[in-house]
Amino acid sequence: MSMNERKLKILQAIIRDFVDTAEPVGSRTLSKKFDLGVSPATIRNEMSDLEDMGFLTHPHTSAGRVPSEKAYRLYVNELMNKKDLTDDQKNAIAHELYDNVTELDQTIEHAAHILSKITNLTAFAMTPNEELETIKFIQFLPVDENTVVLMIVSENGKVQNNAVRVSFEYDDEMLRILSKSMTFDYKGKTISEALTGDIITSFKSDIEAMNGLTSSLMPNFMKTLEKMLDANLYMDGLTNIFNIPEYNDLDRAKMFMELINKKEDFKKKLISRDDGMIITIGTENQDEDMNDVSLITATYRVDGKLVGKLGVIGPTRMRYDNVTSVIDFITDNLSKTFKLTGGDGQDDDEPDDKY
Amino acid sequence: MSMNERKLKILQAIIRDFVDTAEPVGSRTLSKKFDLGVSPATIRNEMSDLEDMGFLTHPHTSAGRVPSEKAYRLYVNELMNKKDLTDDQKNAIAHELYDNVTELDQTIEHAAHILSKITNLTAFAMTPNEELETIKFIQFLPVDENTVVLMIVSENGKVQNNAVRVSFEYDDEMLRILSKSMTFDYKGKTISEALTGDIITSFKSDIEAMNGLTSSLMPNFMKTLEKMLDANLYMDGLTNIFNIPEYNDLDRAKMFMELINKKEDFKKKLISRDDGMIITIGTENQDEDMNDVSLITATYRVDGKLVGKLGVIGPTRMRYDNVTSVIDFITDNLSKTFKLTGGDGQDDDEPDDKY
DNA sequence: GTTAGCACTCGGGATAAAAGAGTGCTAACA
DNA sequence: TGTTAGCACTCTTTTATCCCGAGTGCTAAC
Repeated sequence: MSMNERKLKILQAIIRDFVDTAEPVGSRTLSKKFDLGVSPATIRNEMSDLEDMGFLTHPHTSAGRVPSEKAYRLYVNELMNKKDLTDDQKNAIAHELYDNVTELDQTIEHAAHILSKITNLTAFAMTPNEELETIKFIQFLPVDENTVVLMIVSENGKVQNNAVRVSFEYDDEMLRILSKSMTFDYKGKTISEALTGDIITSFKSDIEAMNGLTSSLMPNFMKTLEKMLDANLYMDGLTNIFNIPEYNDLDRAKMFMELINKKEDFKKKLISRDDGMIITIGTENQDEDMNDVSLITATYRVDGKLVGKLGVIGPTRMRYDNVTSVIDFITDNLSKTFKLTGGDGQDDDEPDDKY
Repeated sequence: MSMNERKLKILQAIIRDFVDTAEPVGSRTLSKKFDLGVSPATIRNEMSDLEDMGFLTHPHTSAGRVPSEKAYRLYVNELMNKKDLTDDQKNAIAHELYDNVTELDQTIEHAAHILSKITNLTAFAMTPNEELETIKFIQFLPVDENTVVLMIVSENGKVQNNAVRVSFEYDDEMLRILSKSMTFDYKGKTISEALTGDIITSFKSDIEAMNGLTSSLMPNFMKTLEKMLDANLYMDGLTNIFNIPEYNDLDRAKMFMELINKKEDFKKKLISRDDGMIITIGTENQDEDMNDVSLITATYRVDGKLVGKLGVIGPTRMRYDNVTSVIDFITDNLSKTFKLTGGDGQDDDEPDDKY
């Protein structure tokens, strides 16, 4: 008993049918719906073999067959052919992606929206991880006698700020010195480097003179760096799960909702995934709470350097071919768009596929 | 047939029981659980009267009675007695509210978290509406030859910024002039005033000289003001609804999820509500999609001036007494905390109930 | 190796009966 | 006259039973 052309064809047909209908598929239905050139009995024999090989399972003796995770894996790796989107679809996506939008964050939010709309799944998109972003300058600005605004600007024009309460009596000159000295120290360093903190402080004597001030500012500086590092995660189509037969069960629907509503946890899961298009099916997911869903993530690039992620989460029974095609198109499109602009998305150059 | 003491007592008992059990309550159960001093038969007669008066309904002839919206309204207005929280509860709340937190936004987020945790409902909290916030200064900072960072700082130390792409060739001096002139024009104005835009520009000649620069900066200035105005809405306990028997029905659960996942719409609904503790029960809610939930909102004050909102959304069958007590405590606590600090929450003075 | 035929399996839907909770009415009681 | 016990009646919920249909697996013939 070994894999052959016919078995593959039958397996493919079973997966296609099951993905469409969510019903276990039997030999007779299969032979009627697909032109396989053999009788139901033959299909039955092959199905039995496929089951022995671990590609199919049986909810109960008198039911049809259901593809196993192993089958989906085979399908994703070998059987599925990604289809190119039609020009209409491409235009619609590009249009919605950039419609009335000038900022990266908003574009990413739109990406999640579109992706969920097209796939009817729960989609997400994350702004770039700024680990490799370099600091351009640091500035402290006076607000009132006990408030200072701390501002960090990155090479890409990303800004993060924080209003800091200080008890130390300061004057504008101190802030200017501090701004200058810290910019000198940190300019060109990545945010990660800045956070690890082994940066040698120059202008020591200047700084020490206002020790009280720096001691209240430094913790906030670190906090602001962390905020800068933090990626935004946008999700859309959270209630799509209710339309999926597998989740007609309240407990499962609840579990799913809890999973995707823990946004911080989910973000961590996404960040820890490898770059490129990654598909994890059911128990292939490390986390137990994702053992009955499939997660697809892909990366887009900003300036060919920083990476953001987007993708979908849904039942293992999903149209992997369609979904991956759409994700491919969107990530390509985003990467092209953010190639020239340095990350704020306010691009005067049209991306290749825009309109 | 008119309302009397005994009817009220019975109605109250019915509401208490139904809120606890979610089951229609019958005369016998009622007389067993509550010491009403009369027999089930008498209770039956009174219940029948209460039904005629519109306070009770009947799912079907042979079922117990269920309180109507009118009953809840009466309960909320007259029958319910807010209980003070125990000191333990108060401490627990205050502790969680300020634990390791220095920023207003985070405190507000914690407030939503706590509120949902205690009430087992979906809770939300919104940062203050900044309409009345006044501008302190405006600053443009150079990033590179075609990027300028625009920063607006409010009197309270709130900061909003935006990286703007400019095609006009500028130098640092221009930005300094522009910053100065705009600060002169806008300082002391509220954000709303700034947005309506009938502010007379001084330094006309200076500005006109760099028309190309200002024309690309002004739209972004407005956009940044709008961003500053926009309140953040935090929600927590979104999946609590699954634990509520009324929502053991997938369609209802889905409707609820859709309602609270449209965050922008929900924010608008919250903003449009009056100040103070507002309870709207079922069809008292204007929106049709909230006709079978109750919404409770309350306001907290920052500096006695700005107001933020928080509250819960859940089934009309909820423990109005407990929920309102907790909300009362949290809003009072927040208002006290933000009285002295000017809104960033980094307060050295302990609020009354802290720890 | 493929296919037709057939007995067998099992879940799901339909139907019926029984159980249970509660009402509403009547008549007796204080 | 208000209160209460008693009881028939109502209606949902639960349980049991049956039957149908889709599908399998095996056997024997092609």
